[in-house]
Amino acid sequence: MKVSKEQAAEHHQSIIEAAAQSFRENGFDGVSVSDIMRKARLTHGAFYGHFGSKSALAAAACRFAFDERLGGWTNDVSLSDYLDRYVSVLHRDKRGRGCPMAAFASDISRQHKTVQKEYEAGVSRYRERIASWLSKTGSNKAARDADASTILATMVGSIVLARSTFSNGPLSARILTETRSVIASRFGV
Amino acid sequence: MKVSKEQAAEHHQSIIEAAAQSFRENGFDGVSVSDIMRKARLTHGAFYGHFGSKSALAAAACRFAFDERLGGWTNDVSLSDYLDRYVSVLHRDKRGRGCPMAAFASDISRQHKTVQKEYEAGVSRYRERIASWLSKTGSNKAARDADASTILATMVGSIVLARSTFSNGPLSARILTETRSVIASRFGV
DNA sequence: TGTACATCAGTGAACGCGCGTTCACTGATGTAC
DNA sequence: TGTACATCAGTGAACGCGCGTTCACTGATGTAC
Repeated sequence: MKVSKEQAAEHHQSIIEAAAQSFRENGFDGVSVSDIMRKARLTHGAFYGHFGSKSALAAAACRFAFDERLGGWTNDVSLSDYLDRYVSVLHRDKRGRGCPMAAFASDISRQHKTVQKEYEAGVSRYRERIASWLSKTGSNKAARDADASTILATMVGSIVLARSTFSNGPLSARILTETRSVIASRFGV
Repeated sequence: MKVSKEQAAEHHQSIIEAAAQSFRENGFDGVSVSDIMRKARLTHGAFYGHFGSKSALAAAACRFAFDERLGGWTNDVSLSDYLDRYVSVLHRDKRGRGCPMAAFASDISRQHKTVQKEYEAGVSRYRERIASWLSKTGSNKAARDADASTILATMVGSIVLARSTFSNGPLSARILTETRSVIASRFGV
């Protein structure tokens, strides 16, 4: 049955949000179109009225996840505070709403080019965001850029490793606390 | 047709090696049992004579990949040399023979518990290996352990990000060179 | 050492299943008069 | 403002396909005599 344009637009957004969460939790191939549509409280047949393919949704969901995460990093949150939030047990356990860089880490290179492009754009934005915070320190641009790449790699790596050693609780939590404190002591943030 | 015990043992090993490479290249769910058996030059029907399930093979392949990588890190290779090899374009492009931590990063948490256990054991071994190299510096054990976790996270994160920004060649290579140089300047290795 | 036969590694057809995608249909929306 | 009808978002059955797994069969191996 037809539905108002406003309703349809809401449904479209619901599909993207359901996908952004489920894909991060279970991977692109670990969630079916039917799963996503059920989560958005629609039937699977309606899907192709909203997106041309599952890949097209994956690209939209990837972009949405980056926007959501980077949008949540407002200007009043210092790099140090953001790192406290990022390199944490809470973030490790909130995969579905967590960082897409970590959630899609090894999955992304098998996805359609359009999904990869969204991911790349997100990585760049993250990197620039960190570099811009570092510019408040006095060091030269090249050194700041290099630090930004390294801090970014460390953030992503720490969450990835903490998640994959999850069933060994002590090791998993230890990777996070150790990593956070070393970033503080070696990089001053 | 039956085959000698030696032949069968060789086949068993071929299956593990084919799986270790293909799984790292295309992910656990991106490779079928038939794909692996074809690569090992057998037919898919023979598979269940060698392994109880695809998961059982995944666990064996994961263990093999870690053994291979850590075995390749002989005692005459310094941590600094190992980092040169690890944080490199060559490693980024050799997924099939590269580090399983990076290759399975986001996949592993969706795998069977037995596969996860092998991964966790591998992460621990890597961490200890790095900590043992750092013990040649004078610092105390807690500081060394923390540095080891952080260096490990940075290594894995740099390869993961470099691989997922692959189609943006300059950014991808830049992440690697910047990360490698910052580890040298901030950690002295 | 030579023969007879039980063993069992490997073969390939077949299975049930869930996937991404398509499509004829439904009925509320929203427009033309 | 009220009526008649074209539009089109959503439904649910159906599709072809590849997957993991099973199984009756084959024929070389390797053992018993």
